[in-house]
Amino acid sequence: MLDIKLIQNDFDSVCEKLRKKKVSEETIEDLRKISLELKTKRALLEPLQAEQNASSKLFGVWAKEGKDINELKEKLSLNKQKISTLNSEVKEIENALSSLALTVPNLPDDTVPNGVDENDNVEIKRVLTPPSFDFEPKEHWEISQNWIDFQRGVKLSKSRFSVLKNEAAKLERALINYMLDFNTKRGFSEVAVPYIVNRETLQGTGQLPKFEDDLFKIEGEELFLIPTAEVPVTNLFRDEIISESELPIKMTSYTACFRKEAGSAGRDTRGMIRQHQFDKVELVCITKPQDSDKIFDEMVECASDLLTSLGLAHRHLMLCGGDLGFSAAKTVDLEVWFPGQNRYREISSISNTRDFQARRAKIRYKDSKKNRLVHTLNGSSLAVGRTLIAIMENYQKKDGSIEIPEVLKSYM
RNA sequence: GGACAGGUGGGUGAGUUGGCUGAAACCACAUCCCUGCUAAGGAUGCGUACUGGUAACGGUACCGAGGGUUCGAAUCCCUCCCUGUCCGCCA
Repeated sequence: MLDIKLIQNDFDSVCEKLRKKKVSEETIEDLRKISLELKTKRALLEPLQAEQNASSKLFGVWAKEGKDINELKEKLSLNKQKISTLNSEVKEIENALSSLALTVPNLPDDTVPNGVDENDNVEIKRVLTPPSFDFEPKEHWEISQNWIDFQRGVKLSKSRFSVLKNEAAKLERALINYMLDFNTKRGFSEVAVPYIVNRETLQGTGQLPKFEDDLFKIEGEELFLIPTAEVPVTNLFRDEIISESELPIKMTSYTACFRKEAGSAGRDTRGMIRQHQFDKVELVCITKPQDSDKIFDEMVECASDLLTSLGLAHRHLMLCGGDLGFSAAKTVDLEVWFPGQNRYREISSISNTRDFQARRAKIRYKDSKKNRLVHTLNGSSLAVGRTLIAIMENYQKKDGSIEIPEVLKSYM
């Protein structure tokens, strides 16, 4: 959620920044108008309440002293009516304000490049050179090793579900353990969290109220399957005031993730790139505002080094404003080389949301004087399924066999 | 799922014949004083959000959430959520 005061005081610069994210000026103007209206209404209401409080006290005193209270009572009853009317108006405006405010995305950092979609993202650097093959490398679904069973995944559930078998199932498990160990050595402590969460939790990180269609909902309950570990892990500290000495909090968590992929009809229907259920090892950090840039770099480095340790060529992309997610102020994507597809594909996305989620989720820390909003960051390190198929494609041999990367052998 | 008991500030925890309690006490924390060595003692301050004011200092709301009764509710009533204990069920 944006800081309403910022909208009131610095309207033009907020509009300017949100233009990068394709948000219209009218929306911000509405926000500003409603917030001002609320202020005015409250200014009307509060003196009445003050008077009511004072007179009610007097009422008690007079009654005790045996004075005549009939006139006072009449006055108070009348005032009560006025308060009640005004109060419901105020509540209405409050609701309008918060439901609008919750749908406005975060402001992009000044360093975020302009652009409309993924084509305008800016490549920062490449790490490792893609392998060369003396044969035509296959796509992962063409490598017949009896590793991935797409048909039976569909039979059990529906399209975009699959089953891992034999070495693949083992490799998936090895990757999860390897990634968690790798991240732990970098100072991220491991947490295991629920895969089913409530509305407040999803609102805290920004998935709700706007993106309910992307989530799997549990029928008959106000509960949802998590689309990423970012949701439960960040919300661990929702409605909490953290003491300054505990920061930064650096966590890593393995979870399954569930997404409806509602907006992705027809995209990546082949293979395991885009599934309704996938495994991911996530990094989440809670920091003081002044530390979040440094921690962001650490997270990018962690995920990138993890890929390097697996021998996977990849590149760093700075997302442009138009491709930035709802909650993110800045995002770096890591794309890994897929020889079969002959292109780089996203395997990790690291974002600094600054105080956007912290304001929604009321995550604060106590610095010696005041309570301040923290900064929250999240990033994949890494998407496990995509890492698995990246290994398949990059480590395939002419005879169709797949080599296991050196660092994983002890995990198999 | 059933029965009973509860949900108060960063924490523990008073306050339930409605008014003088936004909330005692203790702990934690901050500043200062004393003392001087692996510690202790004393003083003061200290809930959150919004809002008026240059400031001093005020106002409003908040005692799990939402409604209700009342001139007035942490205190009474209703609904929901959560926690504990016992029972039932079960990896």
